[in-house]
Amino acid sequence: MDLIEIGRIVNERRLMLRLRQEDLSEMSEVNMKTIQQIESGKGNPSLLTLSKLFEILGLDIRVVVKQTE
Amino acid sequence: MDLIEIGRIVNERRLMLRLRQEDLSEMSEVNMKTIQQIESGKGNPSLLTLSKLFEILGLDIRVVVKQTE
DNA sequence: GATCCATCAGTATTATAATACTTATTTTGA
DNA sequence: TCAAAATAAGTATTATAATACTGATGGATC
Repeated sequence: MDLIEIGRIVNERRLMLRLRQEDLSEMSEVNMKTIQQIESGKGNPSLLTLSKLFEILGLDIRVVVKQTE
Repeated sequence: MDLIEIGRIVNERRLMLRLRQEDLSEMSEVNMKTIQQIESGKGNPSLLTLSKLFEILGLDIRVVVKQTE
């Protein structure tokens, strides 16, 4: 799970909910440019920023022990 | 999954691997104070910082659709 | 091809995470 | 209980995420 994949998930989930980046920005109180950077895999968000987005997107973070080492 | 819980997981996993904070700091190249703040739930790490730690700790991040809406 | 709409990109500023260093404090073992 | 080891905490500095603002780009519809 890297930054690229997380960006892709945020993008997919936002579209699934029929939200514009601007909508998500207002609802989550995260700047639109920050959202763009995350979605494009160019961002390195803090957990707080990510959880603001996830709250609106109905997503959650799980920490798991890595398989297949 | 909030900052407190992630901190607890990092702490538990580090101890399970018999690592001192200093060891984890050197291996992950994350500052020891940063680790302390994360473990005590007072930090707000970036995904990059977290993934450096998770790499050493053998942990991974999963994004899941939230249940109980 | 003009207009509207959504996304993307540049730049400057602000907020804050991360670091380096030092000094407590707590924990542990002899 | 003393000393050493490990963790925590204070302060200052640096790096960078997040924001605000502006302008550009791409696509669709008329």
